[in-house]
Amino acid sequence: MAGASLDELFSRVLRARIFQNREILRPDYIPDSLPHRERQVYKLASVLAPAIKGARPSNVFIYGVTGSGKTAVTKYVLKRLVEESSKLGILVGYAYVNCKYNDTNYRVIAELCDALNASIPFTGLSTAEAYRRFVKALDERGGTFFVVLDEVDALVKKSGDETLYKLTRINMELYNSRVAVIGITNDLKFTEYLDARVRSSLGEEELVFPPYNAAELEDILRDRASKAFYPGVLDQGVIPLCAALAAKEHGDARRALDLLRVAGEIAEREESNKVLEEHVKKAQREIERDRVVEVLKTMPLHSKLLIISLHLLRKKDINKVATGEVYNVYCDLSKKLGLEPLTQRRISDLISELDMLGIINAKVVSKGRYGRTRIVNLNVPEKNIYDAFSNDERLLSIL
DNA sequence: CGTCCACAGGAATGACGGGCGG
DNA sequence: CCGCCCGTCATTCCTGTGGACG
Repeated sequence: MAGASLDELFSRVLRARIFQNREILRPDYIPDSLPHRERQVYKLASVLAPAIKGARPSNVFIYGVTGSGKTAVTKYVLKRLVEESSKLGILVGYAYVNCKYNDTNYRVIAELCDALNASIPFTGLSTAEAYRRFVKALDERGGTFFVVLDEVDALVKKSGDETLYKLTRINMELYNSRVAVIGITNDLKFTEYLDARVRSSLGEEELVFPPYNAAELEDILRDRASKAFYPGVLDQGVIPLCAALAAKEHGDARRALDLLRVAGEIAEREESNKVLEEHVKKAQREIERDRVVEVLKTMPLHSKLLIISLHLLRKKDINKVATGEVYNVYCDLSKKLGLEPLTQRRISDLISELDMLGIINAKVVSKGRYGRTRIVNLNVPEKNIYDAFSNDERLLSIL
């Protein structure tokens, strides 16, 4: 019986001819061509090109909303540059650090050392010592080295611009090698946070990536889909729908590609031989759900309690709550679980964090002489909260 | 027009756990 | 192994503030 159903399963999988190569739709895939980014590719390449002569290129600052191709263009140009220079026997390398996940000075430097195969422990050293080792490793290696700091605004907002400052002056400490910094940010007002010296040296060259519009997203999707899917499996409305949905999300190409890929996966699961518009709609719900549940699951306990507090308030039809009210509910919950509540100051920070993650909306509002507070409301469907917390009995007991 | 609420959010400081050099 | 220094999380104390009310 089981054997028969497995046979059936395997033959179904074999018959399902949706994806030719789904890797092409993954967000970290670097395509051979970047439609509608020719100008940016050319500009960036011309700024970085001196590296193939062994000269130090200018530092570059790249602006653009998420999914506007900043990372793809940067990696693409660097990849080509490294290939070209190795043909010429010139040493060019780069380190790519996403500062959203490495948002302390120490972790950034640790990542940079990693890229040079000079690994350092993830804690225990002073930042100054970590930096010293990085400089040493660099100079022993020689050549030109690009430091790509993606989402660099996250680093500066959390930990200041000290590392950035050091990196822009690092060439004075190097004898055999050169460093150029490529800063990437989606925050257009970001430079306001920077020290003037850092601003001017990092901004030697600036590059702006406008968001894609729906038509451009369609081109990108068609380009990739032609290699990712078998011919004819996409219903004609699928690509325009993905493009339109992503265009609403400030023209996010990553979102568009995710939608297309997940829609394909859903079609495959449902054993459909075509990807239909309804699969795209399902994909959109699934992507959002997965993202939220994943974030909720990995949150620290007190942030979870905060979410549950907001959830309980919402159940009572109270959607827009001031910080003080949430805090009261949260304190009750903590005590019910026998936990010492965190202070309001700390909760204030947690609220900011959750806001940045998009789990809640928090907006500073002045209610005149009735004070100034943040109005918070929860952004997560009830079902997702249960999904995320269902493996913790303590949390379930208060839900 | 000044007051004053209810917090926001900065600064200083402490507790904790981890790696380092000796 | 020990004492030391570090990053991180959390607390304490603090100053700042938009705008309705009087």
